[in-house]
Amino acid sequence: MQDNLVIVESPAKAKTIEKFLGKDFHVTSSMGHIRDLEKKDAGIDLENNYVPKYVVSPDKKKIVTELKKLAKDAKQVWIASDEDREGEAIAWHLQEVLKLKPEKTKRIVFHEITKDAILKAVKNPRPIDINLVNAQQARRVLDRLVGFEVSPVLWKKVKPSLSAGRVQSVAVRLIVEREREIINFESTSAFRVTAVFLVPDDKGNTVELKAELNKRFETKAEAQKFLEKCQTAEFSIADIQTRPSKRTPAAPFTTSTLQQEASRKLGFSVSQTMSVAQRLYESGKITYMRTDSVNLSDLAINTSKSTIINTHGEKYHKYRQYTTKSKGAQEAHEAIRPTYMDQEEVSGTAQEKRLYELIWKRTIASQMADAELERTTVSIKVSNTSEVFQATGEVIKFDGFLRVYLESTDNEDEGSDAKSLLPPVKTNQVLRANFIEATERFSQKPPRYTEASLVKKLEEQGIGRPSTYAPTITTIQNRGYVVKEDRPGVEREYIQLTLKNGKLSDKTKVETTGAEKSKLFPTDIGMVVNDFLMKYFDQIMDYSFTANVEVEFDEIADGKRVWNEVIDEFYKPFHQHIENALEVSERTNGERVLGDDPKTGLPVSVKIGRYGPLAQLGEATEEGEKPQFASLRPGQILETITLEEALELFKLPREIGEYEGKKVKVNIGRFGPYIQHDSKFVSLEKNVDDPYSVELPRAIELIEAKREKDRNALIKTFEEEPELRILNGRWGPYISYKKKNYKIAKGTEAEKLSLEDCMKIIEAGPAPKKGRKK
DNA sequence: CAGTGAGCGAGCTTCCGCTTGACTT
Repeated sequence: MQDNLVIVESPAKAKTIEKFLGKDFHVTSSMGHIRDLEKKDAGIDLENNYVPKYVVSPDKKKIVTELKKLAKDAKQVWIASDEDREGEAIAWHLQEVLKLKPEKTKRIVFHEITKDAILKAVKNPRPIDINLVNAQQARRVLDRLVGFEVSPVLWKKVKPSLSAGRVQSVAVRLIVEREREIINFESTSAFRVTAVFLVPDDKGNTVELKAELNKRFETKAEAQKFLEKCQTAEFSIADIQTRPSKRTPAAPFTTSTLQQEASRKLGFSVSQTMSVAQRLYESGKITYMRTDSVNLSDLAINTSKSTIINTHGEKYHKYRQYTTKSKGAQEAHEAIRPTYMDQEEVSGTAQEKRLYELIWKRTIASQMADAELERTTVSIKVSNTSEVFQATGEVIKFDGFLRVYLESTDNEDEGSDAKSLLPPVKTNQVLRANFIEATERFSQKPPRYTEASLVKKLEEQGIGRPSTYAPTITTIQNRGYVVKEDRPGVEREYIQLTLKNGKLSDKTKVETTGAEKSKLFPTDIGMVVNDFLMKYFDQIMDYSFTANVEVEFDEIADGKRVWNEVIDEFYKPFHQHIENALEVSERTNGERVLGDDPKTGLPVSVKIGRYGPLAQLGEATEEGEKPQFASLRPGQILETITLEEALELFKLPREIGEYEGKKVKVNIGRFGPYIQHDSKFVSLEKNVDDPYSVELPRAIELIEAKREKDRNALIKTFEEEPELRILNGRWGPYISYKKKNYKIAKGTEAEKLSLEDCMKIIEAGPAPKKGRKK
């Protein structure tokens, strides 16, 4: 048994550090926090100065027992949790729970996992900073008070099991408000004029020079008038301007920027990025993946330097030291970077390789020289008007870091006007226009958030931490406040005027607009909860609430304020708001009355029901009349649905006739439109069949097609056991037996299975039944 | 997998941040 016990937060870190410290040290990990507030009664003594009641978390009991034993046997215990608020609290909890004696306990910290940094830390131990610990206790208690007092108000006034919190509720607010901006957005259009001129190049070939007019026209008439002038105009080069510009590489990755780039470049979800990064970290390939620091260790900077010089040469290298400027950053770690900069690739899954490559490139590029560019702007005069055409071209004089990596942007539309080299032209040169077009362009709605752009926004506001971005986004989706979806666009007509060969033509064209891929949409419940919280808890919903309390937490950490007093100042008025909301607020379900059905005269309304948003036709009366109900379709929301759209919903289910003596019905279910016949369900074909108009012959056709498909899906049956069938499903062959399905191991030839083989598979256990996560 | 929406009431839900598996799809 070694004399020295070192406790860090993560096991992967423990493994690395143990190598640096030699055999007198045993390094182990606490796996993060070991204690938390107890669940019942909020775990806070409200009568007694907000004293927290801590209990060892159930999943940490084993670890704590183990740590206690190790600590008892060691002569010296070194607590090496992170050097930030949470890390200091972990150190303090360890000291308390393990009952460590001060004389044999030392607190050490380091920001990078390098041998020098660790050895230096061991030489400079310090006591636990109780002010920093108290700042964490204030943070923890405040979050518990907000979460556990506001959520029950929602259970009473909106729906059970809902939740509210300092971080999640503001995240939902961002999405709800963006959606309303989009709903209220009024698109305007203007005519953008572009021209393609023909000019000779050095070799005498004719090449194109594309240019855009420096003015847009508001109306078609104005655009037309301009093109008419062009019919007789002469075009010539008025001016050529060249000016140098440069581009600078982006800083190394933090959690948030890694999530954004992996989303833009690799299409990863935020949680996917984190789990792939976790595997890279655990196998020692990258540094820690939950960080808000852009700092690189000297070691990383030096090895990057030699890698760059070896592959690209001296002039591609530039030493850069990055500093973090995001709100609330605590900088306990390095930036996310490869552990070994000379390793350009790693083994692993395709996802691991791609993410690693991204991290490697970003890190290397961050230590490379600026790219030098030259931008040329050519102005083209139109003889009979004052407007001018402009063409811009860009040439890379020195590629610098661009040789390795370029950060992407969230503006996907900008890819179309990529700049390139212009053909050679001279001032006063006369140009021949091949054609000139005036195209109607519409102003763009504000973009919906993606998971990654929401993380970016939260980080900018200092809301949430690297370890919580991914879980927060999962939570607001699990609670049903937000959905991540694709939505088809709608078709829109636009006008295009073309002048070619002296002739003016006028066309109406069609484009698709507003299609969305993997974007975050608020649900009805999300909007109703948001509005409720905004009305009764505006302080919590304020975008600067977190930033405001962070200031107070910092004051606690600096020893200028006492944490319980800070909490008391917050809690007294906050609790009044809770009491007030419970007393004065009405139960809310987002109900909207849309009007009366012109056919029956009955009122039509929409609201959130037990199984989601619904439309209601008529009202329950004392004479026993019952209203008709219909669920809203995906994409429809209470806030924008119209009377006409709601009335459409009551046209289903439709009975369209009989087939083989059984009724045929059409309806829309959870998985889209379907036909019901003889207690069997057949889906209508997407984008082909319309449930409101489909007729019997087509329905029969679909029913027969389904039967044919089912017959083909049958691989094998056994006479002795008619209830057992081997079928071909979406994921390959499987066994169906007494209404349960059983997986067949990969690589098995399903046709050759005997009855005995099948029974063995069945005995081995049913396919895991779909379970509800706790 | 596909419908439903009464009314009563017991017992439960819930936060944010620090960690890793153990799970299912």
